[in-house]
Amino acid sequence: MNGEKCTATGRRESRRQDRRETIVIAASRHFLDHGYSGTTMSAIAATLGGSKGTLWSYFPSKEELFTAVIDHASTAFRAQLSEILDLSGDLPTALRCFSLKLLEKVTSPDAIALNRLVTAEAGRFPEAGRIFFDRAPWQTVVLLAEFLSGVMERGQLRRDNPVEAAQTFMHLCVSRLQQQCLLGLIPEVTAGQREREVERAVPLFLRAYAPDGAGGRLSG
Amino acid sequence: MNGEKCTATGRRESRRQDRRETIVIAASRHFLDHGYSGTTMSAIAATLGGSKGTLWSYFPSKEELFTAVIDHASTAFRAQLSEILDLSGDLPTALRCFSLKLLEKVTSPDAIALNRLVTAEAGRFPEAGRIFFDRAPWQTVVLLAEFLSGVMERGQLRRDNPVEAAQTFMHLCVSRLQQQCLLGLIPEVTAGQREREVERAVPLFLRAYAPDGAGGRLSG
DNA sequence: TAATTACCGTACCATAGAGTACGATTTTCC
DNA sequence: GGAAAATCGTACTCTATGGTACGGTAATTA
Repeated sequence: MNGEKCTATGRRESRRQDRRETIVIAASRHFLDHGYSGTTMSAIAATLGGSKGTLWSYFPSKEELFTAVIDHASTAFRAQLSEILDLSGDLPTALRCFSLKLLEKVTSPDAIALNRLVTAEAGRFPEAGRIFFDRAPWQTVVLLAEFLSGVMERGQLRRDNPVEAAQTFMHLCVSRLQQQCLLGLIPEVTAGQREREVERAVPLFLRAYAPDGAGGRLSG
Repeated sequence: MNGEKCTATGRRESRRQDRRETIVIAASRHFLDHGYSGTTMSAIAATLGGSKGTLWSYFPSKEELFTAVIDHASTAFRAQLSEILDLSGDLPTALRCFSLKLLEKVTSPDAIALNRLVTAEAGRFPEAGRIFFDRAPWQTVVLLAEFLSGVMERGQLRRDNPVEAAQTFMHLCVSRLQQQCLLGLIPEVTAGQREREVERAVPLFLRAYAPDGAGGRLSG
């Protein structure tokens, strides 16, 4: 059919895919835990149990393995975010629910480590930043923007660019705690901190985007 | 007087201070440009022109030099921010002026590089994150919070925790473009982008913190 | 079953870079 | 002017690590 021999090349090809993913996952752990230069190919090979030759037969260089890891981790991160937006209930409840889940994901140790990793290497690996952004934050923005667009349509929020509104809301929720985590000022975020942050951000957002002429009246 | 021989130890001590600063500045360039592990002590020594022994006589290890660099760069960064808050004019103007200058600083290549550096190494150098935060962002928050506190006092803004309000305002202004820069999605920020961002953030902030019962009436 | 392909183990290479040693030279202090 | 401290230049050690080579072995395919 294609240039390949056949689509069902059998066990060989399938095993190769599995093995590749195993390698990427093991490598992810190392890169997330120790950063780019703190990760050694030898250590990854040791974790895998196999030999170094095998590792190099899958990824001919550390760079390629790294971008594969970013790709994989970003995709995995996005997958977790799919079921985040629950449209039932009223607007403040939906926003609170959404932002709480978002905060959980974003401040998790792995997410922080991924963010650090991508940010740190964005200079050397420009495509890593792009891959991460497209897969993780941007997907979430799009999701939320669609929701907000409908809400604006129904007059529950002032009409405005829904994508910008979505970004604003996300940064309003996330930036403060995320900064603290990224700088290592707090080792781990508690549920209480997250809730407090949500209770600060959601009302602010609702005020800022209240329909014109709504005055101080805000539901929730 | 103290444990030292004298306060005016003369040229020797003064030269030593100068030399130390020269080293830190040269090292800053390297660390900001190439990250922690991408920077080599030998390269710094080469830049300085002197010998490696001299470099080690000032900083006994790469780690110590690194924290000195973070300290110095953060302090320099904060110094630039001192004259940022111009209280003349009405509230929206003051906020616009402030946020525009803040954005300029924060999205400058050096600031982005510093942020990347600190974030990346915050795991290995916990104190680096702390030093940076205390010197740079926090100082700005405190400055702005004092200003906002007065504004709230005069009833121009709704009464609320001024520190949280300051942080909210700063993240509202900065987070979007800063994220783009940190991820390497845009090489350099234009004046137009900054202005657009300010025109988005300031009205949002004013709505969110409008005095109770002020309805849709906002000055500016 | 025979050929191919993947994998293992291990030893190895080349380079880089942090940190040291040391004698010669300059600068500062008294 | 002479002692003391700082600096210089250079050569060196030691370790880490990305990447290679290669012969033997297990799995897959035809």
